[in-house]
Amino acid sequence: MNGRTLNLVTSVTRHERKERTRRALLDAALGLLAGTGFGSLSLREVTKQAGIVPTAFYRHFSSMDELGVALVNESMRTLRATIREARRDPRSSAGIIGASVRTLHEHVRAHEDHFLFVTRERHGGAGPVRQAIAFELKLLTSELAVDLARFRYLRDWTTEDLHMVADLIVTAMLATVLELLEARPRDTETDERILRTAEKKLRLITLAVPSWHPAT
Amino acid sequence: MNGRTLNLVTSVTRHERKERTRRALLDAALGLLAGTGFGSLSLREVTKQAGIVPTAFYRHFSSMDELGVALVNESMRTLRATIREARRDPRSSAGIIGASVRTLHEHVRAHEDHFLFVTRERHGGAGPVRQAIAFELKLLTSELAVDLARFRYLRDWTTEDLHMVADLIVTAMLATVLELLEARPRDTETDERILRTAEKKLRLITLAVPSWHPAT
DNA sequence: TCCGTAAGTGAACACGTGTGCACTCCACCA
DNA sequence: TGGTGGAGTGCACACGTGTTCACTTACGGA
Repeated sequence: MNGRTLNLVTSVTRHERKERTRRALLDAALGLLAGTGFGSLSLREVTKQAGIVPTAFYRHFSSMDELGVALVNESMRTLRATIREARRDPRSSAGIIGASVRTLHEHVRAHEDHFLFVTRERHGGAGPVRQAIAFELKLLTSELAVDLARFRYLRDWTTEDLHMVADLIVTAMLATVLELLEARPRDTETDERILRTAEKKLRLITLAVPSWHPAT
Repeated sequence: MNGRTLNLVTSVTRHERKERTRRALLDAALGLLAGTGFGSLSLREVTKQAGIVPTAFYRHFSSMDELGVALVNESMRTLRATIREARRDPRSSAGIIGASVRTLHEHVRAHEDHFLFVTRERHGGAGPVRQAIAFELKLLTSELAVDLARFRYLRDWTTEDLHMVADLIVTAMLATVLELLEARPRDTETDERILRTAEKKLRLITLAVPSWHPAT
């Protein structure tokens, strides 16, 4: 091979190696987080789980909080992907609820650790992690509000009211996610029951929309 | 004084002393909990704050978890008191929402630490504390469902649907509590805005009730 | 008055923690 | 081919942790 290709390949390799142990750290933290809150999670534990020595941690993050924020970003990416897929569904507003809930369910089961992390730490600790989550979630609620404005009955609602209902929906759905993650026993039937309830909640909210009077 | 009275008084006093440092421990924990999650809260910190030596802790609780559960019970007592007062309000269903929200607001501001503890630890740690909260909250939701059944339109709903709407309400109100506790800046105007949104959420839910079709 | 009982003390322990420092090693570029 | 920078190591330190044990002290019942 010529120098160019060699450079490229090797450059990728060294970067790749760093990226690999970075991933190992993130995965280790994510794994350990099933057992405790992020606040009581030690740097040494994480590095041990990742297979490196404690001091090597600082080659990737300057503190555990930074690791936490990285985890937030990562988790939010999968949360956004979930919403994007749910929104892309071309069905009528009649079937959109069922489809959305089912999409949510799939994504939750496919990325349990991410969802568990976000929902746990949303109100858990006090550090930068919670702030980051709060910020992202507020952003996400706003996006949902914009989305909602496209529906017929909601077109002439005030933005404040749109935010209100978006917030109600996000809160209800996050509660559903937690129910799914904490469900014991974890069988199909239990999941179905939770999803049915989630659907009902959404249907109840949509039922109210046509009767809503913007005044007051 | 005769022996009887002496016995009683002194007995009370010694009990009282023990109860006093028990309170000091609970208050110390409650105070420190503003800064971190219950999981990362050390026995030594709590005892130092309470003004006793670490080992004396065990005269009152056998572990931090036991202290945590005691805190849950205490907090739940104030939560129940809040609901009891809101329910006792004799107004029509038209004004009941505003009155309930205002009662909630008062109690939240009067017992910030209790509400902060419950809402934070609800999904925070993994220990017996979260389980205790989950249990109490489920109980509370059931009670609300029973209460709801007294309303005209809700009389012939299935219990499952009643639970669903009760759950929706509890979740929305706990979210409101957290908004109040995390509000920056903390002025009357901000509080009013949050309360107005909370009222709207409840009104939206009640609006849906008459159109609800129990089938499916 | 006297004594048991129990709240609170203080020293000690074995361990886990975050971080500093000098180091090896090797992929990479000139 | 030789040299550099950076990922990962190993040792060390100072400190915080939960829990043990023998102890002081004083309240309360006899």
